[in-house]
Amino acid sequence: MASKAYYSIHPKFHAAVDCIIFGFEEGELSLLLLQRNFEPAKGEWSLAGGFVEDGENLDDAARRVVADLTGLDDLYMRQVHTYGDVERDPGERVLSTAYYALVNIKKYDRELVRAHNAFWVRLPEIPHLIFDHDRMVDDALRFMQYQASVKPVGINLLPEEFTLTQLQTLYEAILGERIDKRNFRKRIAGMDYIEKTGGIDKTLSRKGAALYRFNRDKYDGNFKI
Amino acid sequence: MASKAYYSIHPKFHAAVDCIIFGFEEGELSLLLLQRNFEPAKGEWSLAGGFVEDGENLDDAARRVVADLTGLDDLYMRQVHTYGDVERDPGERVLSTAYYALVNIKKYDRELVRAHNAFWVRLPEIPHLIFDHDRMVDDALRFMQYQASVKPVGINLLPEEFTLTQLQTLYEAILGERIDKRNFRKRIAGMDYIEKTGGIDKTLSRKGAALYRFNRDKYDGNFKI
DNA sequence: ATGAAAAGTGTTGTATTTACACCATCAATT
DNA sequence: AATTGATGGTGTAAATACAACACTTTTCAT
Repeated sequence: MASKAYYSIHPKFHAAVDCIIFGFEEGELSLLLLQRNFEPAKGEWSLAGGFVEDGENLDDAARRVVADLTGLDDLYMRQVHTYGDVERDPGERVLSTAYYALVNIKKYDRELVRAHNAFWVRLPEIPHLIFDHDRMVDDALRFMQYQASVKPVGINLLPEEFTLTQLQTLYEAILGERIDKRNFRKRIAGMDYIEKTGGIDKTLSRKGAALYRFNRDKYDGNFKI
Repeated sequence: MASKAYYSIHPKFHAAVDCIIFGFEEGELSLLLLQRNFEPAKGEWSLAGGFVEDGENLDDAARRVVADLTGLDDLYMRQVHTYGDVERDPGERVLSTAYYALVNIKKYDRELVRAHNAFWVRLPEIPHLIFDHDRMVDDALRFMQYQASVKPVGINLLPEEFTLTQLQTLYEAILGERIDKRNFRKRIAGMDYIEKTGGIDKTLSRKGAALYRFNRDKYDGNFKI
């Protein structure tokens, strides 16, 4: 059988990536959503998505979509699932791979976001989204929560140096539940890759809070899952 | 912007599914591999794969690939990851979604398997596979092991009624490690959805071993992750 | 009767996880 | 100078989960 024929008898499809972009602010997670100003589904809310282009692999496509929208490229990004229902996009058949990203909401480019008709929406206030994007968000959130329980997902949402209270607030936002302060700090103390910098943050308390940083070199040793 | 144009300026790609089909026999897991008798990579070993067709969603495509090869359609199957590197298939660009499946090796159709030039290979003896299939197997195995630690993956590899020794042997094969018999049975005893049938199996021991079955109704209540 | 082969059964120690409440610090205010 | 308020920081005890470990029971075949 000739090589060309082997491929050509099969159909081709558009390939998309849809990105569940989480940001963190004031103790709450937000999701970056776009109000579409183009068809199909003009006027409705959707995730940040885009088509995979020639010469670009899936992960790169996802990074490009997030970078185009936020100006950020130093982010934690992970593939969640690929959605392939025949009717999922009513326009044409599109297979879409979902990625979730965690971005530092302090660093993103507000102008870029505005120019794309995009908005940060707090998790509890997320509207209905087009196509199967609601399900994508559900899946991504569950996946991220699982990952956060097993590795230090989300530290890039914090400033370079952060207090333990900030870290705890972040984890409470990600996991969607309160955590006991003493137990949390005990657990962190056992992670040698989260280390005291010696600095003190006085912006939030009179007493001042010790600053910590994430040490990637120490972490990469302890690889888990 | 016209709807047609919105899609048509973007490229299309072949979409494939590759299936990591695990079978279980004599206390060991095997993987169903094909020796390709067609180009590209004729003569080399590969996973069972196929192209997604029009009108067929991803999960269905994976089920079809496994059914075509084994004759089995009652199986546990789960999407693992989508591989999208530009050069992953040297022939043309193909995005491939990996699924893993667990099949009852007692039930599969040997003729179908033989007709496809396919072979069961024990896990430790897996040869080098084409493209990125080695990585797919690694990922699928890790994923399956994680899942097996948290839900009753693989019970469909056993007969309808099974002994606890059979179940333990299965889990040892999946997890790749020995399990203490007493601890294992304690854990199973805590799962109300694995219930004694009252039957006794005498084929393997003089004393006879109690038979159990998986109760799906009871399980679907205890949904976890 | 006895030997072989698999089934079945409890306890103890260790590690992990959870629950829980008070004192320390320091700037701003009085 | 004393008080207040807001946040940072700390330890212990109970409960639970997990890991290690060895012997007895049954019954068929000899």
